[in-house]
Amino acid sequence: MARNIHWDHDPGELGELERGILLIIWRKGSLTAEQVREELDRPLKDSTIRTVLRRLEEKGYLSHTVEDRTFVYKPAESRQLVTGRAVKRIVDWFCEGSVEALLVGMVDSKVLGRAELQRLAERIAAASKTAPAAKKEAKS
Amino acid sequence: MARNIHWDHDPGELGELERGILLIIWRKGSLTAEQVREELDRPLKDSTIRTVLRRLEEKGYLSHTVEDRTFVYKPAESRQLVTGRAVKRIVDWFCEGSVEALLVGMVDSKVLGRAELQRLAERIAAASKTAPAAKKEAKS
DNA sequence: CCATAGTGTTACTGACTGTAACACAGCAAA
DNA sequence: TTTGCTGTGTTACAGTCAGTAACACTATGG
Repeated sequence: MARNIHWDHDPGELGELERGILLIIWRKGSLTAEQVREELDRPLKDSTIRTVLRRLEEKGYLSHTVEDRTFVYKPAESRQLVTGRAVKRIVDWFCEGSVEALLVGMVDSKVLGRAELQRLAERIAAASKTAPAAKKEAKS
Repeated sequence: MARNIHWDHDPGELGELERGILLIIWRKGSLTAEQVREELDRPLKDSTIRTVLRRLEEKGYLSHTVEDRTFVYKPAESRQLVTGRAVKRIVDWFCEGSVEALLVGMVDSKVLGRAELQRLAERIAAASKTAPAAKKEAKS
């Protein structure tokens, strides 16, 4: 039964190649399968690329438009959003919802250095006043 | 070839059940297979639990000691550490290393609420001055 | 010596990913 | 019109992993 008992949109479970291609698309904005192919270092068959692109679209990460008979893929969701959700999943999983615990973990495991925390604090502070008025969240 | 071309310790790839059991262990401190079994809501065979426990140990999340002929499992790594690494992986993957991008993402995707940001800012600030040059230790 | 509790080993299934072949369709050139 | 290139749709296969568990083996207490 693998991991997905019956989810419909579980973010964060991407394979190596899928991730790579997704990153390329995010970086370049929008590309055709061929362009992605060129962008890759590894020599992969055209159909391989297209399969992955299709799967990424199925998973909701990409969307495509037909430009002159050719599929042009572009991100369906921003990198930030996806990343955020991925982290959220982690938080839900391991911290059982506590973002604080997450931060502690990040410090413990050296993901965040002191300096970065500092800058972070500033940014966060800035963000807090830039757009006040929160509606939910408030656990501890 | 699946996702792991040839990693040896890729954190963060746990299944649903594995995660659940790991959380239980983290919560309770240390348990035997039987105790884990009781802790679970689902009716799983004893061997199932043990298999998962063994796999978790193989993956480095747990360690066990033999207490009176019975295996007693306990965390090999703190929840925080594991969480941190998991996040790091996300950061590396999607943000290509930029923690800032991560934070932006977290805000964008509402992982972090305004209020939490606020408190977070304080805590971070506190942490930064509480332990300015430490290399480890500095939680809450 | 036997039952009980716990371990070690082995296995099957389904899902997911990497990777690709092959067949089909439209458009441009010959 | 026929040919061929280019791009799409479909299908598939192998490897890995997680979920789930049966079964065989071994001490230990009685």
